Amino acid sequence: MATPFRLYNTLSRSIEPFEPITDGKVGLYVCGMTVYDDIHMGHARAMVVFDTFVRYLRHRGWDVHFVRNFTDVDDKIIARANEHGEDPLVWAHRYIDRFHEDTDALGLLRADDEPRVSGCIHDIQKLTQDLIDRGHAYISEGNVWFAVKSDAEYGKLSGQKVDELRSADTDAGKQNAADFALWKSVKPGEPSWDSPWGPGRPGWHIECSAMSKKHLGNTFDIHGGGLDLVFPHHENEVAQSECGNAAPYARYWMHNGMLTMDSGQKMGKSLGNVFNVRNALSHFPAEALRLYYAQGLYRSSLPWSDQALPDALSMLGRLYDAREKAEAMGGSESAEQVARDLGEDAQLVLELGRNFPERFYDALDNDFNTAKAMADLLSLARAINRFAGHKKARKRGGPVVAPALDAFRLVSEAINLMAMSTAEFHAEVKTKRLKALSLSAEWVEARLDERKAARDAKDWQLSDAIRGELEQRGIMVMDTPTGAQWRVRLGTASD
RNA sequence: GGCGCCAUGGCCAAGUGGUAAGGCAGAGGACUGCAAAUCCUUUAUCCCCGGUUCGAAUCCGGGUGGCGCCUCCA
Repeated sequence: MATPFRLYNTLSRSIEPFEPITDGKVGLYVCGMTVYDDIHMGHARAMVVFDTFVRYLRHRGWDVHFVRNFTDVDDKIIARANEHGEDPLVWAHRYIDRFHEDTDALGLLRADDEPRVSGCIHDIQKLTQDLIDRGHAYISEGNVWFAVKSDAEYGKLSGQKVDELRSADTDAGKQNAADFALWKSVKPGEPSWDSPWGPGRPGWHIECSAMSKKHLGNTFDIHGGGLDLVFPHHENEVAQSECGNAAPYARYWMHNGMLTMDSGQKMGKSLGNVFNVRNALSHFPAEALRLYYAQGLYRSSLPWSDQALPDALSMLGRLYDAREKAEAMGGSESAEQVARDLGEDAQLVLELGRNFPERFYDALDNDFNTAKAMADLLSLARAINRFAGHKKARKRGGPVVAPALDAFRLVSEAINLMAMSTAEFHAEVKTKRLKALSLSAEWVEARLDERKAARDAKDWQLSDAIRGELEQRGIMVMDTPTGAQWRVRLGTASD
């Protein structure tokens, strides 16, 4: 059954209890991508945050209707396509396909509806006409403008006042510099559709108002998107929808923070500091990316650096290693019996495991605090590792770590992390990290065979030299009772 | 100029009234042929000033600094 949760609402600038319009249901609209290039780590944050959020709500019993749009008609798409002598819609749709390739590889769910501007022209025109009819929009030279001054509530989301804005563009035909286009008359080389106001194409903001209305109705529960969209995009959406529909728009506004560079500035194409998801995924498992995002609060800025993914991967490795140790433990006594016999480390892992669900739900129900949830999971991993150091843990510890293993399953089901088998995880890491280091598994194995021969001859000098060479190349060698194991170093610098 | 967010140990970071989670890095120790991994120990009174309170990192006021938005932006 759906349980209550609390959410920061940009409208009130405070955390509020979530109250659905319809019991047990959540209508969620998230602003998607303008598709003219591959997505970068900053875009991926928004996608991962809302994917994780949707998964969690569903895990908690909510019936979520998740809508995320594609902007496939836009100035930048047109400019980029024209540069390459291609049709703008063809160009955009190729990048929608690439978006799906990337987000599928990231392990993200598809939205329930993924409307495109080009498929919603009729809905956009209908809303535009409603705005004209209600006196909130005017026609000028084939353009239709939203009249900001006609909306007394304009600015309520962002706190902006129309007269205090830095002088915007003074397009001929606009009554107020802050008025924005609902419909733009056609220009040469641009896609266009017929309309009551002449051929043209939609303005940027109207699409989201029209698409959310189409799939979720006039009033719906949660509207999401990047923090950089609050003004003007979301402000304008509120104005259009509430004026055009004469009904409230989204009840909760949920904004994710930006990825920032060393300078504190956000990752963005104009700054030339973007890192593509495609690159990241060729060298790191998708879960490492998702853990990187989950480490922080969704609405805070998150620092990006070359070390971000190596760090996240080594953290992920710690979690998988701990889980593997727990899985290897046997025994069939009662947990209480084992905990009594094996001491406080056993008590601790039992207790943390049993408490985990409550702590996990508390963290995520309180404005989706994944950072807290991840910290608790790491604490549990440490408790497992500590307990695993006991001689009798492997033979008798199973009952004591069972709740911890349940905790890992819970995380996997609720937010899709720790969702692989240990073998799958290590296989993926090996493949991707070897590729990043330009090494082959065969080469590593051959070196290890040589080292084994040296070790058998107790030629420690040669043995260590071989290991040293491997380490220099980023391969860690671990001597165990059953022979040497190897792994690609997780925490190495960028590639 | 306007609007908004933020300021916690070397770095990242959770914490929203009762004396500071977690990660990375560093130092010491256990383990190891030596290592790696792992574990243990170790590093903070929370930007500054004032106020409220028995008590504040947490609330209020002022200051300083950073960032986002006001043009496209996840």
